[in-house]
Parts: sequence; C-alpha cells; structure tokens
Amino acid sequence: MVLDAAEALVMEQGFGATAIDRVIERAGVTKGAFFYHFANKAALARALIERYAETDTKILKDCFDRAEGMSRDPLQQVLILVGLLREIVAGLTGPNPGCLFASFVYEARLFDDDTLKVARDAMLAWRERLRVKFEEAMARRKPRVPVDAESLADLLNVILEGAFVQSRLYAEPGAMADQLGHYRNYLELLFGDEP
Amino acid sequence: MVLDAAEALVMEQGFGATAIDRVIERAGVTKGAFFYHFANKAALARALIERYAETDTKILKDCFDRAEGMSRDPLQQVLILVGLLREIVAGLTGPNPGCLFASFVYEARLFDDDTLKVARDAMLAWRERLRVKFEEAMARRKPRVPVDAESLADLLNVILEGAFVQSRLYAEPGAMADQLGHYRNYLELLFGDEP
Amino acid sequence: MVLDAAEALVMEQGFGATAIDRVIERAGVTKGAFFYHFANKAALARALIERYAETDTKILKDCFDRAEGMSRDPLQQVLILVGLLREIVAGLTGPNPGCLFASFVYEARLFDDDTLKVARDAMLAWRERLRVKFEEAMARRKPRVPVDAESLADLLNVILEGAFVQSRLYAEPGAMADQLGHYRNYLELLFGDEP
Amino acid sequence: MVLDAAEALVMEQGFGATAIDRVIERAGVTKGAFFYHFANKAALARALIERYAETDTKILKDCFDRAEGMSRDPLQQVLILVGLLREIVAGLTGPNPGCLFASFVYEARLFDDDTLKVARDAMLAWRERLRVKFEEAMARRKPRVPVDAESLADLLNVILEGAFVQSRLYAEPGAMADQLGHYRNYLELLFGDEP
DNA sequence: ACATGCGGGACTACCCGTTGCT
DNA sequence: AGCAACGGGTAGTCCCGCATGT
Repeated sequence: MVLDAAEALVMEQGFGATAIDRVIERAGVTKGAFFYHFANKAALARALIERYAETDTKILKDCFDRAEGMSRDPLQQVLILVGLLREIVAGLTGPNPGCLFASFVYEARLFDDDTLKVARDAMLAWRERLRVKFEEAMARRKPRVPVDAESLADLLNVILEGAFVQSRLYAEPGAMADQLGHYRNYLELLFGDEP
Repeated sequence: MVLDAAEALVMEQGFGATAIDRVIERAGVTKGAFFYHFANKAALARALIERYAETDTKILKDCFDRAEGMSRDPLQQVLILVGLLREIVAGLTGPNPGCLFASFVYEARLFDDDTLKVARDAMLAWRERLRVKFEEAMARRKPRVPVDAESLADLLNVILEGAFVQSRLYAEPGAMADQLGHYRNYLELLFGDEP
Repeated sequence: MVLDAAEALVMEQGFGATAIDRVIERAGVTKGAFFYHFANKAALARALIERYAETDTKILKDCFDRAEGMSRDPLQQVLILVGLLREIVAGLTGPNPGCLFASFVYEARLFDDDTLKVARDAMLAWRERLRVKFEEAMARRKPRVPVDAESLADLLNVILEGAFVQSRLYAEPGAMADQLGHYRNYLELLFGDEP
Repeated sequence: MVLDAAEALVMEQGFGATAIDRVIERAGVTKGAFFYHFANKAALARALIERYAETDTKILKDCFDRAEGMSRDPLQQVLILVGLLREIVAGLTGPNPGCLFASFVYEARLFDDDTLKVARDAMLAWRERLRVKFEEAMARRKPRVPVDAESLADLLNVILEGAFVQSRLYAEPGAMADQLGHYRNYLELLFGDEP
C-alpha cells in the first residue's frame, strides 16, 4: 500500500528527502495512481499522520481499556498501562523504530499547521486521559513530593519519544522497555506507601 | 556564518529539505565560498554535528565540573547537574528548540555511519559520565528499587530528547524544565532515606 | 456544452495550453463522457473548427444573401455586406473577441492538415464569393487603379483578422468597426465616379 | 541561441505547447544553463517579446528614417514606408511567417500584463509615429473622405497582422505584399488629386 | 584563500492525454 | 458513461563542477 511504503521511507530519511518516485516504486503503483489519490505531496503528509494518529489513538484506547478492566485503582491502571506499553515496545522490531510525530516535528517547516495539529491532538489525547487518572490517584493518596498531574502525564510521552530517539541512535531497541521501567518506578515511589 | 545558517534551517525543516542555495543566501556567502569550505553536502552535515557535538560536550563538561565543585557526594552532584540543566533549558528561547542529534536520527538514511557516530559518541559521553556517578552513588546507598546505573544515566538524555520533541509539538518551551524536575524527583525518591 | 467550454478556453489560452480537465470541469461533464464523444484531443480540435467554420460560413451566407436582397449592383452588395459586418463586430462583446482560425493558425504544428483545411476552406469560401462580386463590379466599371479581384476579396478577411489581433492587444473592441470603415472607403474610392 | 530556438518553436506551435526541453535540445544547451538565464518559463516569454519588440521597433525606425530621408512630403514618406515594408515582407522566407505579438495575443491568458504590455507598446509606437504623419498630411490636403488619423495609422498594422494570419493559413507568403499594395492604393486615393 | 560567472545533468513534484474495467 | 489507473511528459530545483579572477 502507498501509505505503508511512504511511512517506511519517511521513518528512514524524513519526509522532505522522501521522493514520491521512491514511494510509488516501493508500493508498486504508478505515478498516475498516486496523484489520483493524493492531490499533492502535502496531501500524502496529511494522510500519513492522520493514519498514524488513528492507530496511535487506537493503541492508547485499547491499552487503557484493558488496564481499566484489570484494576479499579487509578494508579494501578496507569501502572498496568505502562506494563502493556512495555510489552509493545519490547515487541517492536525492524531497523527503524520511531515516532512519525517526532519525524514531522523535526521537519515542521515543511508542513502546514493543520497537519501538525493532527499530531498535536493525538498526543494531547494521551496527556488528557492520563492526567485524569493521576488526579484521581492524587485524590486518593498524596504523592510523596508535590507533582502536577498534567506534567506527570506528559512524562510518559516524553520518555517514549526520547527513548525512540535514543534507541535509533544507539541501535538498541531493547533500551526502550528499560526507560519505561523507570517511569513505572517513579510512579511507584511517588505514590508508594512503604517506608 | 555558514554553519549557523545551516543549523537554523536544518532545525526548521530537516537536513534533506535544506538546500545549499538557501543556506548560502541566508549566510550571505557565495556558492564558490561554500564549496571551498565543504567538499559536498555530506561534509556540511559532518561539520554540523561535529560542531554541535563539541558544544554539547562542552556544556556537559562545564555543568559537570561545576556540579563537582559544589558537592562531594555523587548523588548531589547529579542533582546539581540536573538543576543546572534546568536553568539552561528554561533559558532556551527562539521558536525551534530542539536537538540536532534527534533531527539527524530521524533522517538517518541520509548520513553515513561516521556522521551518525559523532552524535552517538557525544551522547555516550553523557551516559558514561553519569553512569560512573550513579555507580558511586549506589555504592554508598542502595536505591529503594534495583536500577541499572547505565539505564538511569540514559534516562536523562531520554527525557531531554523527549521534552524537545514535545515542546516543539506543543510550542510550550516551558515544559522542558518541568520534565527535568521529574528526573530530579525520581533520583531523590530512589536514593532518599525519608520514611 | 463541451464545445462551448473548449472554445472559450482556447480563445483565452490557445489549444495547446487548454487541458481537457479544465474543459470538462467547466462544462460540468466527466472525463468518461468526454472521451465517449471525442476519440482524443485532436478530435476535439477538429470538432471545434468544424463548428466554428459552419457558423462562420452561415454568417457569411446570411449577410451575403441579405445584401443581395437589398441591391442589384454587385458593388453595392459588397458595401452593404461590409455594413452588415460592421454591425456584427460592433455588437461583439465579451473580453476575448477573436477568430478561432487565427488561434489555430498560430499553433499550426499541433494540428493535422485536415483540421487546418477546414479553416482554410471556410476562408476560401469568403474569398471566392467576394471575388465573383468584384469581377462583376469591375466588369461594369473599371477601378481607378488596377486591382486584382481575388486580392481585393482577401483584403476583407485580412482586415477582419488583423482587427481581431489589434482589438485583443489594445482591449479596444470598438476599433474593429473603424477598420471595416476603411475597407468601405477604399472600395468607394476605387469604384467611385466623383471628380 | 536559446531565444532563436524558442522563437522558432513558438511561431510553429504557440508558447503554451512549446516545451522547454524542446527549446534546449534545439539550442544545444542544458536545462541547468536554461534556468540559469531564465528564472522560469514566464521569463522566457518576457525575453522573447522584448527582443521581438526591439527588432520590430528598430525596423520601424529604420524604414521611417529612410523614408523621411527620401522625401519631405509626409504622405510621400508614408507611401515610401509602405514600399519598404513591401520589400521586407516580400523577402520573408521560411515556412512560418508570422507575428509573435499575434501569437501571444491568442494565448493571452498565459502571460501577465507586463509581458503583453511590451507588445502593446511596440504596436502603439507604430500607431503614434504614423498618426503624426497623417495629421501632417491631412493638414496639407483634406482627404477625399473624412478619416481619423489614428485609425488610419492602425490600418497598417491591422493589414500586416491580418496578412500574416492569412498567409499562414493559405501558405501563400506572396499575398502579404499584395495586401500592403491595397493600403498604398487607399492612401493614394484618399489624398490623391486626380479627377 | 575566496569570489564569480556559467553552466551540467539528474532528479522532483506534478500534470496530462488516454485506457480498461465496470 | 463513470471511476480508477497508467506512464510519459512538464516546469523547475538541486548538488556540484570548472574556468577565471582577485
């Protein structure tokens, strides 16, 4: 499929350096077919993040729903969510794990605001859903040090994004799970009750 | 200067989408001058990360040296280092905070291994210098949950990289300092002795 | 209608620069419909001049028939014809008065000989019908200076074509009638009997 | 030379249908060379009419100056001018006699106003220079029928343009001189004094 | 050591006339 | 007739070379 080919190439070399000719020869379609479906390259960019944002949002929703099904405690739900995410990133294979949002953000000038907004909104959805959980958790138990629920929610995305960058640079995909482990540790220490 | 112009453009649109013509017209030099200094575009890439890695390493060294001057305790030194970094990122201005390493890493296919190695080595220097500190700290006091010193060192870079991505996407540069605050919290909780 | 849309566009930008896509979107039909009616773009060209030649020939015939109904003298008939044409060109409105024959002739390489022959034949019909009149007129009265009937007939078309070009360039549609006035003057002076 | 190649092709097929690739392969230069000299295709159009307008204006000036050198009488000067033009058009060879102004005017939508203005100004120069002569001539001798000097001046261009169209359509280059002959006749009859 | 003029040629985004399937 | 696709073409850009000058 065209979007698959495009996404793979963009993950490797960025959007700007990805020629439509390479996309179509990888997807096995002709130029005519490409421009029949996409008005221009910008439309491809739009379709790429929209699809990525959708699957991203779907993953969030799935994991969150599963976590909520496994526990009633909001903090536990978040910890389970992190565990599920660890499973996912541990299963990431291929030479180029990475986040399309980050890729686009580092070529931001190439895209219009609407396109970037799709990525922004997808990440804000994570922030919001986690923030609510943390507020609930903090209502039940005061954290050992004062923290802002929103910022704490952001930290998950931050660690994921940072781990993507680092795993790409080091070519150590396994490190991603370890970094999520620190997030889990942090939450447990923050809200834990042991001495 | 040519490198300044190039770096600014690369930060905005990525390396692949940055035309040499745009670089030289921004730097106010001629094409002849450009190709006198750089054999080709790849040489520009090389020069860019080398310069970036040097200043990056210098910042690390400065902060670390200052932190070591302020305390004898390795954990305290790291906490001070994080504090110094918070000051730096809080002072970041301009519309495009970001890390050139991350930018290159998301266009990795455009560069040869030597070029990417420069970035890798710079980040590994952080990992290594921090790792040593954490080993010392863990020798003095066992952390409340077992952690790997290297992975804990990586977490700082991970949070920095992730915070860059997020602050670009949200256009909220202030959030970077908050995320470093979580790193500080985490270390204090890990190695703290209260209750 | 498709031909109306096509003719309007061709008058503005020429045939070569007129894309079928623009024609069909202006005519409000689909591409399938277009290629159902026209085998290819060349067939559109053919249909365009054929239709244009038909209406052109019809105008000539109408005016000529009316002129012949108004006088028995061949010279008078021609003068009346010119007068009728002046009425027509004076009534020309729209931003692009012009002759499709001229438009095609300036892109002649794009068309096959048959297509151009349609235009040629239409103009030759004018030449011939006028030539006969002038021969009759010259049989009755020798012109003050020796002229060739055929060439004199051509002059009408020449002035019409030239006036189209000039009125387009100057955006002065009114000037066309003045130029026809000169043709009338010329004929009157040529065949006149005053002093 | 590039402009020669381009002009020849434009005369055959119009500007819109003239591909830059065809121009450069005919001129024997590369695309890089072409776009070094012309920012885009519009710049080529501009350069084409500017050059054409210059030679056109030069021809007018030369002929006019020569005519003024041969006679003191304004009418005689115009008649000599027409004679000189007849010599020129009689010498026209090649398969595509024609006027670039007319070619552009029939693809007017492809050009910006400045470009068309170059053509307009060149033709207005003819109108103006002739108009003055006719005013002088009419001051000396009243024409047999009242005519407007400007419109009479226009008629020369009109006949030239129309004759170009017709000679192209008929592939009878010789007819152009005949048509200019009618202009001469008309002037002589208008201003003549014989009975 | 650096600037300038003049390109070379491969590549890029995009369009266009046309066709096959339905 | 209509939708989807084809594939060659179009304008224009890009990285880079080379000769010449200062």
